Amino acid sequence: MTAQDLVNINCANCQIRHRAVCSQCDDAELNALDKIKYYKSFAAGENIALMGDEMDFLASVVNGVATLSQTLEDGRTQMVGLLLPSDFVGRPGRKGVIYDIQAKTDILLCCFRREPFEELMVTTPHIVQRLLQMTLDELDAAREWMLVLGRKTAREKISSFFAIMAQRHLELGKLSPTDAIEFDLPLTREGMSDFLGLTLETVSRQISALKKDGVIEMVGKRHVCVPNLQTLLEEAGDDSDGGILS
Amino acid sequence: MTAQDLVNINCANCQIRHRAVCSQCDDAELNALDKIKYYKSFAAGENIALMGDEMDFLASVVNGVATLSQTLEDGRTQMVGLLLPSDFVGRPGRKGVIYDIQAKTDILLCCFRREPFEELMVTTPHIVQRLLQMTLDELDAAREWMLVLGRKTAREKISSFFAIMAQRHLELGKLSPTDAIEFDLPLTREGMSDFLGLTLETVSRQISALKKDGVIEMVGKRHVCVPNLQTLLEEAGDDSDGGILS
DNA sequence: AGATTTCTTTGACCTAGATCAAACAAAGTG
DNA sequence: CACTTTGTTTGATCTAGGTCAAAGAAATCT
Repeated sequence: MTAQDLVNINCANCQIRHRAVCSQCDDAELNALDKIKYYKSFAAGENIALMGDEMDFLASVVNGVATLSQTLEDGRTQMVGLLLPSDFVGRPGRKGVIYDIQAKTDILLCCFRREPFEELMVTTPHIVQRLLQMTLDELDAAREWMLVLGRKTAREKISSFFAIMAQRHLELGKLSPTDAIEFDLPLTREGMSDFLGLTLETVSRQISALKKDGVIEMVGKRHVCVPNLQTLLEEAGDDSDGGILS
Repeated sequence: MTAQDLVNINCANCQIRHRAVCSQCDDAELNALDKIKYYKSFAAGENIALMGDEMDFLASVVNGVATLSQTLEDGRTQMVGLLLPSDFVGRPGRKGVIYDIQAKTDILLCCFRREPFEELMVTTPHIVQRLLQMTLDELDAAREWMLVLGRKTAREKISSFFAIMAQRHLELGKLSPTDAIEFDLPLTREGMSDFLGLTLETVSRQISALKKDGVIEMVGKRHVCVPNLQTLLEEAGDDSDGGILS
């Protein structure tokens, strides 16, 4: 993301225009949003906000990946959200941040100043309506994840995570579900362990096992190839149409 | 809940009026809601809806307790929501039910016919705004629960559950946080195990242990007394102000 | 009241995943 | 290029919580 790239961004050619919080807005509403927005980028590993901070903006993820996580006093941490492009960051009506929000890759946010955004929410039903839809989707995703955390085995957890990544990738690209799917993991082994409620050693071992069993192929440490999505979904335990992650 | 009780219910004397989806509505809006609503009760153990069903109403829990849960093919089940009085049931914009919804006690719902309710959502910002707040609260609660499921020990899980019950009870009654708190468990040991991602044997053992250590006292199998909330919160691992359950 | 069903407790044992440890690989850094 | 630093893999061992089993308690039914 160079300075030149930043200049070239606008709502008309925005990649997330049709999925983000602004997706139901008409031109006038988009214009109002445009007046209160600014772009801000964070480097991989940088904290966007920490628990207890006050955040004076709300935002859409334009590109890149960030995570929400919670940590107990003794250091045990659990990731509770994975923010991908078009996802919304921050809670309207509450400045205080109650999760750690960290960029996992370089990330670009389309930020809205909090005060005027919250005023727009009162006057612009399209924004509240879209935000409600998105929040309901996130709630479904969180509940799907509760099943993974509470009841699935380590192998099923890893498979579920890969399945979600694969399906996310399917949605964006225009592949048929029968093709092999390839994508890069946005998280390290430790990141995945925090997401899945496992240790990083168990994550590593289960990835090795899935690789040995031909469920996945790895190119380097981060690039995954799923030759058969159906097989992966069966390993994940949800025979149905798989995880609904935001 | 007798027939006579049902007759005596109306918005003016409704117990959940100030917390439910209608809490921000003015008289006119309340009137519009009143036209499309009806009361419906379910007996303890009865299914309100099952995964795959179509639900043609949305509702508020007036009193009683219900649960949302998901089940894998082999029978492992995970509870993903606990519906208490004032909580909202059903998803606007989607008829298809994706969780099993079961009454755990006798329960009374204030039901809104889906079609007209969804129309009201378009014309009545107060409803959408309140629904958004409630959904954001539920999302926070779900994320808090992800930490419990992913990273806490069995003892901490049980303590967390009791802490949430105790705090729910504190909110409704007008006790000071230093008093002993008493309440009835709305779930069986198996219900708690489904909520916490444990087996019912482990739930039973940990309750016995907490009892032996004086963290809680039990009167019968269902009535719990917490002599010192602070102690319980420390056992739960969240030193802070504890769980945020819906 | 006796009988059946449902729920709970406790014990004995086992295993999936955690913990501890070491080696390796890749990516920056001076 | 040698040297940290960061991330990954694999092995050896341990343990929290699961599984299997049986006996009590309560509640519901006849």
